[in-house]
Amino acid sequence: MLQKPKGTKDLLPQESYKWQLAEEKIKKVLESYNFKEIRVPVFEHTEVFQRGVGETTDVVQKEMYTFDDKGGRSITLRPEGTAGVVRAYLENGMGSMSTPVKLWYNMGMYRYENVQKGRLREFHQIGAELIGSESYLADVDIILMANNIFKTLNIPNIKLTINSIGCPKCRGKYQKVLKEFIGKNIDSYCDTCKTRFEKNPMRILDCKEKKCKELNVGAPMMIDYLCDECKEHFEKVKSTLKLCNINFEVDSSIVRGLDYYTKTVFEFIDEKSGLTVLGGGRYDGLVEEFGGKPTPAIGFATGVERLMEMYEEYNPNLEEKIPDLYILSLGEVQNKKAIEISEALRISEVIVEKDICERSFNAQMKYANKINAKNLLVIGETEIQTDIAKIKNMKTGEEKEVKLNPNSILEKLK
RNA sequence: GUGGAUGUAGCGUAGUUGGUUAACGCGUCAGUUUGUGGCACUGAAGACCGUGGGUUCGAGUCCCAUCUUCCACCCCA
Repeated sequence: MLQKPKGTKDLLPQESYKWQLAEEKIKKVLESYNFKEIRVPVFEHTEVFQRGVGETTDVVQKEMYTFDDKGGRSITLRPEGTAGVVRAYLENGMGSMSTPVKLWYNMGMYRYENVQKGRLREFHQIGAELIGSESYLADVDIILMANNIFKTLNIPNIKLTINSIGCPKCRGKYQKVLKEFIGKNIDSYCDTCKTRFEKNPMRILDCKEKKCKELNVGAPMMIDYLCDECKEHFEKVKSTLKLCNINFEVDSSIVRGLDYYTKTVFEFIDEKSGLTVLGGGRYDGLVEEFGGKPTPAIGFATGVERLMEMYEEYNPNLEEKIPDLYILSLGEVQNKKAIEISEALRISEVIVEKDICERSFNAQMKYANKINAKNLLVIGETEIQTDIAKIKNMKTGEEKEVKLNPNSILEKLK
């Protein structure tokens, strides 16, 4: 038996309609902030992610699906959305659009990770990128928009945590202090941390190794070394969120696993599972890193699979679309009439089912019942002769007479 | 990458200390029922027991390997 690759999932009809409902709601939230959808390639040149996400990150170091194509180019399946979107922003000259540029996406992502619940190798993220505003107001808007996703999906028990990891200016100063602190015991740290020490010492604070954690106690915190500008920015974000009645916690340990982040970073965490359902932050240096002019930006991404798990839990009575009409017909002439009528009704966006198995009267009745058809129309010899038929409401059993033509039927279906 | 558990029709399960033809429920299809469904009854189809080796006269059952799924570490969305 052929099997799907590890860490992938088939989304079956009994599941996909729920996704559609949630995606439609989320889309409405994003559109209400006038974000526009963007779709970018599933694969990019490997460099896009190496430079965008960062060489020292776990995502780049050990989780990317990278291969050489037949032309000898190094290609990588996108492990996240922001790098590709920023690449597209630059490549298509979107910098000349009216600022800020507001984009959203819903795309599959690929990471070679160990599989667990809420952690797949192919998973989906809905994300938003706001490019071109350095104001704290952009941070607030992005967080409010993210928050509205949980509201519109009726998902409770979500904790918002925020932090500021500063800009290159204050980070440089901080890293010096941090390296002094860590440098004293660098020999006792784990091997990964030793390699992080030169390239990205801040990630050492993120290490979950027991011995590293112990050594990290009392380490200087970024938040205490923010430059005046970053500090003011962060204060304004916090006070404005309070003004908007958004509950949050400052968690100075949030570093985020992707190197491009600056200043404000945030996570929405499901309190039940402890999983991060939505994460984001500012990335003021990324556009420039990709060869554009210095452009501030902020965004977030939410894991659709994780979101859906909660959406289904808190919205147990989601309804699937059911057929408006089943046309029961027996005999060749009648079957042809059924085709004529069903085709006409379908153009009017009526969901119509009819017999396509040449089943018996009874079998067709049972089928109509099983698929939950709202109404039933029987076309037999009598109906063809008199040109009059009955529409039966399957729920109430009530029957109405109709002329055997699409308009008359459409009228009665309303 | 490390450690632990798991795998029997589409789904959920049973299968005794190894012993004939692998059982049940749901679902599917057909019939009872050529003119109105849900219920009921009858019947049918559907599994080389995850895969590959091994032990044995004999393996769903024991051993090894491998894969999958789940859990923890790690990482993240």
